[in-house]
Amino acid sequence: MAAQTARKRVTIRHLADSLGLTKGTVSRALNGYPDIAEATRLRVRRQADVLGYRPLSQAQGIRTGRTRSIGLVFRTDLPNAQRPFIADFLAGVSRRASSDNWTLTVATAASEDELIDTHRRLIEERKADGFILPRTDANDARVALLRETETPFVLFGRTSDLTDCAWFDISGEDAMTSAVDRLVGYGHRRIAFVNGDSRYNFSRIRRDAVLAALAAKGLPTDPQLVDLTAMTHDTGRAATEHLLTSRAPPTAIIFATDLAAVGAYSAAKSFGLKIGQEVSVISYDGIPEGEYADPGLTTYRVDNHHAGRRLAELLIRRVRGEPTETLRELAPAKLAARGSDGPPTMSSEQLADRLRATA
Amino acid sequence: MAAQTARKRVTIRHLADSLGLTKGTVSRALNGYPDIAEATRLRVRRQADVLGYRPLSQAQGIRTGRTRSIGLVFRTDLPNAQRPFIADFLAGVSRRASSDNWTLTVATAASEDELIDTHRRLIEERKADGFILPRTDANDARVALLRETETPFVLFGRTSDLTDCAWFDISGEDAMTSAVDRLVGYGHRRIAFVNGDSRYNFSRIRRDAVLAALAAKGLPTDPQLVDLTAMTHDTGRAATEHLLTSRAPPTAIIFATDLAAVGAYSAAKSFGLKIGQEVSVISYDGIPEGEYADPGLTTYRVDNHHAGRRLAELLIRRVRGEPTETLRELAPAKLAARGSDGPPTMSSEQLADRLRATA
DNA sequence: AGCCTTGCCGAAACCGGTTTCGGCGCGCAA
DNA sequence: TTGCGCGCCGAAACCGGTTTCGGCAAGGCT
Repeated sequence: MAAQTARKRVTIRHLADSLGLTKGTVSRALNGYPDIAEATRLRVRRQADVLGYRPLSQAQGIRTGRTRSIGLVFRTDLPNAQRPFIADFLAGVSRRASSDNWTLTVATAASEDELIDTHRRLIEERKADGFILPRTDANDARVALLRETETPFVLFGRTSDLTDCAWFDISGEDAMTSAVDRLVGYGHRRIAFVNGDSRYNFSRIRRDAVLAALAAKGLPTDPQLVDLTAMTHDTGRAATEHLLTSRAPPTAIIFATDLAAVGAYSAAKSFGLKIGQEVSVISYDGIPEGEYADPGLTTYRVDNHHAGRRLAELLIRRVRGEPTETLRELAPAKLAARGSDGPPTMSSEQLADRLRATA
Repeated sequence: MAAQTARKRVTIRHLADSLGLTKGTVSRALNGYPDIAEATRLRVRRQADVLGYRPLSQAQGIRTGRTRSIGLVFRTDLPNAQRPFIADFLAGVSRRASSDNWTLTVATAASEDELIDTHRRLIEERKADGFILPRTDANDARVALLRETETPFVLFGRTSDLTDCAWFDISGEDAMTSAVDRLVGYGHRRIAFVNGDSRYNFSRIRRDAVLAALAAKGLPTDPQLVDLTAMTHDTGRAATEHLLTSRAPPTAIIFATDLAAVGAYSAAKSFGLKIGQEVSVISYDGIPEGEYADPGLTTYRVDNHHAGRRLAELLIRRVRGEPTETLRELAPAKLAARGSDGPPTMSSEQLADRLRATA
């Protein structure tokens, strides 16, 4: 690779000397200043390649304030909803970042306060030029901080006030709409919806979509059927039990998150119900547990690797000065049709009778 | 918090001026140089607190070469064995790191070559003072690189040549020994072992432990029973099917990894066998899928959060110059006894007959 | 021919720290 | 009193880059 003559890092000084130029000239040539002759610029670039010169980002940073680094802070105290998604997501971000010689600074926080403090620390110490904000709240405290300190950021997900925000999101609304259509197409008439925590912005979006889709199909939206929330195995199980033991149980349930949906399997089993037959389940996320559940969980799968790549891309461009208006993307979730949904084998009334019988 | 008089970062210059000292003196006072009067040092420290001064690690780094940053590179191309563990692990590392104002630089690599290149890049650009190496191979290329470049590192897991290595590991040998004892205690006489990939050092360790424990109990170690490997759901399922369809099937199986063990559930179900009764399963890792499997998977759980914390601790001390001899730790895995193991309900012969009948 | 641009580069200051070097002032022994 | 050593700090160089400023030479214009 690099002609490692002196077995030491090659600095801008070496490069300049080897060209008979000064540091300043070399720096300007490499950074695209207009007062450098094109021929010189080329000569410098070539020689930089030959010597394998790579500027020390920290040295650059002390003058420029930027260090080519993406900041990413995860919450660890919330229901383990983010557990499965982290690995793929990190891989995506990292891949895009390193392709431009950027780097990734990761931290975690165990509370809302710590979350803000951590961001603040990273900003103060200039450990990150900008941040990717996963799991955006409807009203996000991080956004306020970053705006105040004029730190670039990109949302993964949308938030209530999107003015001057760059963001990337998966269209939960399209997925929910499609889920309703699919179930109605199977013949389901009584469909329940178990939403995510209302603190998250995506919950509002998905709920609105479900309600609109039900209305569009001329189905009533019984509050009893659409007001539950669950984001974990246990709460998902509880929500399912609650729904199935109601007077008029649904024949199909849409979950806003897979983690809750797998909880439904436990509930169904305890009632002696077969998922995909007596009760249909469709969900959203695409976690591995769903793939290996029995029957496989029909879900709208999120490509977290892709999301990470795009978010890194958007943030880098944002840091480089692009306006937020051009930095917004909505990607679709992809349906993974497996065995957890299908035509209803009995009506709501029959289901209620059957459940009363087993109880 | 800090008296933010000028709403700008407070630099060492501000601090020095406010004390009537020079930059150099302040720096030496803060960094424990012996040629500073103790009274002065105290005065400087106090004032630094008051002003909320925090040195810019990048600025320090350009002179010292160190930047208080831990490097961590994950492989993404291997069987998704590391997926579930990442979140907790990161949280542990990050928590310990931030408590000393260190930071965490994360990257990913999709191949062995990329893995080495990524490490090399991070070293060259001085993005990390040292590395934590997860999933150590029996003969690890990263170790060679880091030795060559004199970069500090800590292994998560052990490797074949441990001279001058700092490391932290979970005692897979104790877990495997305990698993054998437990099964033998239940009355199992024909016990199989499905190991991890032989490229990993832990596989050798766990295998040796199982064989030794079996021998200690006076049980024969049939090569047919202990030579399989699996680290994914599908391969775990295949291995289980292979074992159960052999002439003398085991009544209990020990898996080196949970991911393989949950595959056994699929296999058992297809044979109409109840796990924890006709066939017992014990495993190792503690992934969430195991907890919600039916019956719950008995496993030796690894505390990844703790591992992360300890590894960060060891690496920081290593970077600060502590010799490797004092930086070695072995922690136990904790048994999570659930429903997947118990006394055998039939002998190997009876099991073979039963399987032949259903087939 | 003289003048004013303009293109292009060198020189030097600067960023925020660390580290080396030298010297002042004091106490102590001769 | 002088001499010496030592504790303590200031001054300045340094790390590896970036950015500002100024000046030289070539070219166009009158």
